[in-house]
Amino acid sequence: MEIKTKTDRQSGLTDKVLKHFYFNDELSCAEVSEHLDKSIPLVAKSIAELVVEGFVVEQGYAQSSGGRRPLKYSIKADALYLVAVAMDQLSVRIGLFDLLNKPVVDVQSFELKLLNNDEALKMLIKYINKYIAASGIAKEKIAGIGIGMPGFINISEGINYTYLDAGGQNLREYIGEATDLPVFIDNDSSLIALAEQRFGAAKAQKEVMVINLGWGIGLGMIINGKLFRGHDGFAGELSHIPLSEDGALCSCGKQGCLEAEASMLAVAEKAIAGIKEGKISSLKHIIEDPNKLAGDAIMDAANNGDHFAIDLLSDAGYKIGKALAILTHIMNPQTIVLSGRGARVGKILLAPIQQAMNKYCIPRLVSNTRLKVSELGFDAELVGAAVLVMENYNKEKV
Amino acid sequence: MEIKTKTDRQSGLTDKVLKHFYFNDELSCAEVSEHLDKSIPLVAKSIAELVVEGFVVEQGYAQSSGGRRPLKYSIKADALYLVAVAMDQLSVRIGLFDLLNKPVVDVQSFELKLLNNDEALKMLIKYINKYIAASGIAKEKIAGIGIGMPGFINISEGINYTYLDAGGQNLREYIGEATDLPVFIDNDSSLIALAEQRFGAAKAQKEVMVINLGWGIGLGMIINGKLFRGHDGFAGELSHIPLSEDGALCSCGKQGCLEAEASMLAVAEKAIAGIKEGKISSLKHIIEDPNKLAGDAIMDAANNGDHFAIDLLSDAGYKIGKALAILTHIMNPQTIVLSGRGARVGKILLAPIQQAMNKYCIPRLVSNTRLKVSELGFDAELVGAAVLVMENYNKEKV
DNA sequence: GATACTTTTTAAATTTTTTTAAAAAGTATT
DNA sequence: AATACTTTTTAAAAAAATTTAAAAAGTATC
Repeated sequence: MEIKTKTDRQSGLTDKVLKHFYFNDELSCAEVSEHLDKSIPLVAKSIAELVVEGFVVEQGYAQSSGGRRPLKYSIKADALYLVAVAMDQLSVRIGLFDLLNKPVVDVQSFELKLLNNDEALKMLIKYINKYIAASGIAKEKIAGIGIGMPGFINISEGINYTYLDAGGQNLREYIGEATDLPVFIDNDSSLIALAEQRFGAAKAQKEVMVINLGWGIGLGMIINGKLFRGHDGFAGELSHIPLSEDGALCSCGKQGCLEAEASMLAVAEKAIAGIKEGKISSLKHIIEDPNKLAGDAIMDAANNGDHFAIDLLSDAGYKIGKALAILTHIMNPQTIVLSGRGARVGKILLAPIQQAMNKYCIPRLVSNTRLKVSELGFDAELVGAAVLVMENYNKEKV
Repeated sequence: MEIKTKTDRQSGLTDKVLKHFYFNDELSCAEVSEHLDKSIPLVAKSIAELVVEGFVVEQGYAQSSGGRRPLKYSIKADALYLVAVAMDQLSVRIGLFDLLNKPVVDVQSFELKLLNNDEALKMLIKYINKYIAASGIAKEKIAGIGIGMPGFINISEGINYTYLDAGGQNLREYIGEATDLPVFIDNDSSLIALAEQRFGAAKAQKEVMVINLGWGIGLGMIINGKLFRGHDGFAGELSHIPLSEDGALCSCGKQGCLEAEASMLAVAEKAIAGIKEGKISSLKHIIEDPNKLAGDAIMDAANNGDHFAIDLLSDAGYKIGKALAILTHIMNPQTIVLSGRGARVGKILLAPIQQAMNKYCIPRLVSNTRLKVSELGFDAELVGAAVLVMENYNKEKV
């Protein structure tokens, strides 16, 4: 039998109000009531509670719109702190943010190879614990740890099927016990989408597709205003759809995958091959570098006008555009956001992507879909990890 | 300002209970309370009201599962009637169903070409009015008319951008005024999906993709248990995604669309071309027939073992499978249902579709997705249209 | 510059919903 | 066969949420 205690029920709305203040700026009681579709007396009570407990502060009276001036409230930045962890195949970034998503301590980066690395999980936990300890922030003030990571992740089971094996144990709980804080994990691309829909280029929109341009190509989907993960948590596998019959062999074993043709890693490989063939470019030095740095070097070069780099990215963009045409046909999103590591060459990618979409999409569909470059850029995954913590936060249940 | 009247609020739950009985078989008060997550006294009141008003009837006591025997209730079949209209590009079917979705009057078919036919809307209304009048059912007992139709449809605006122009007026309201009944319209493939998720092969499932195999190839999407239509109502345009670089020219102006390669119309054209080239087949006579009949003839022949027909369908199936591989990568559905007119050759299509999905899908994704053939078959769109009426029905607001 | 009409907030009254308690009608077990 | 424990339903009590009314503090307009 399910037992709901008194506080359970009451705190439901208060938590929602708290989160509403986290996701929004200054708000009056009337506005919150309107947004949450709850009566004013009820919302007023919750806000009063939050003010007493120090989560929310009065911000004074705002302009009247024809009546009594509304008393505005906003979230109290230092009421809680959020630990955000953003991983990719090769590295980890850790940050600690306040409730305005401002970094309290500098974000730190560590090398951490996930593939075939039995030590990865142990190292990850060590880095996180060290970082939190060094920050000087008391654990009681930390709402939790949000972690974005690559791989096939089952949220409800708390398992990453691809990386970071915790011996079959619930990965989320495992890290939670090792850090003594509430932990929430999700796929990196999903968190990037969450960030863009909450604080980025697609704020408050309901149907949003976010492309995570990185060493691979990920997709985070927002459907009906919420993260969509599919029946088993594997939705958004855009990078392995069959795009062409031939083409480069992909790490997944198939041919013609988008990832094998247009990811930063694929672009880097093409750059190295091209230079070896004698292409003129400021990129000559990258031959010696490992692929990761090569990717960054290509993006730098392209932003500095290097023709060869721009050509390579345009090529990749066109292929991405073809995939986005398919995605648009199926999902009819309001906005597609180019985000992640590659967002900083978003402007260069935009034109070839749009061109491909124009060619491969039914006119009615392209004309309704807005293509945008992220402003959050490389920070998106960290922001998304912070958002994840806050979305799951429970005031009473600490 | 939004004003909620007393009856508005109270009837909210009662309507939900009524719909729950429509979508389910026999239920006890305790079960409804559980499903709807509302307290038993509240549900009991609603059920009592529905019994008094003749929407629901007691069905006696069921077996006890260890306590007092539950008093079961069920929907009263003749409490209301639903008019369902299923259209495709060339014809209209009209049916009248009771609340058990049993036909009360025979379903009738009419020829009705939608493309470039200014008279289509007028004819449609005439057919509907005639059918209802002939049925002998009083309009007060009819909950409404549900209409499934091809084309780009905006539900909220009530407009079909492709067919049945009502002079820019709200098509839904226009037909409503002309028939003097509540009217609800939706895309044919969406209604087929609705039918499969409510009464068909994917009953009560949350992530379902339904393929509408007909003269074209449509897709109806169920996401999180509800019909998904995309931001502008155009989601599910699977049939025009770029599948191959070359291939037949599609009516949409592009090349390599699934529809131009694998729809029944495309198969029929290939059959005619093949027979002209001298292929041996029981299909020889179809050369003289218009394409629509040819499509039916091919399906009949295939079901009777005709090798040429089976080869043609297998070819089409393989291409459909490739598209479903893409769809599965993006959506990670629990079930894909092959439905619509072509469902009766579903068994023949199943193998090549599965084969293509195995080839083009990441193993983890295919192995989690169940591929099924509809049992509703050609009736799916009619059932979906009836469901649409019931989903929108308001007891008080007639 | 008073009057009429806003919007926001607070307080009181009502309504709605849920919880608790009790009754009815079973099953399982000693 | 009697006792203990179920589940379902009905009735009464308690709690929660909304509506209504009123107060506070504005804007617009004649």
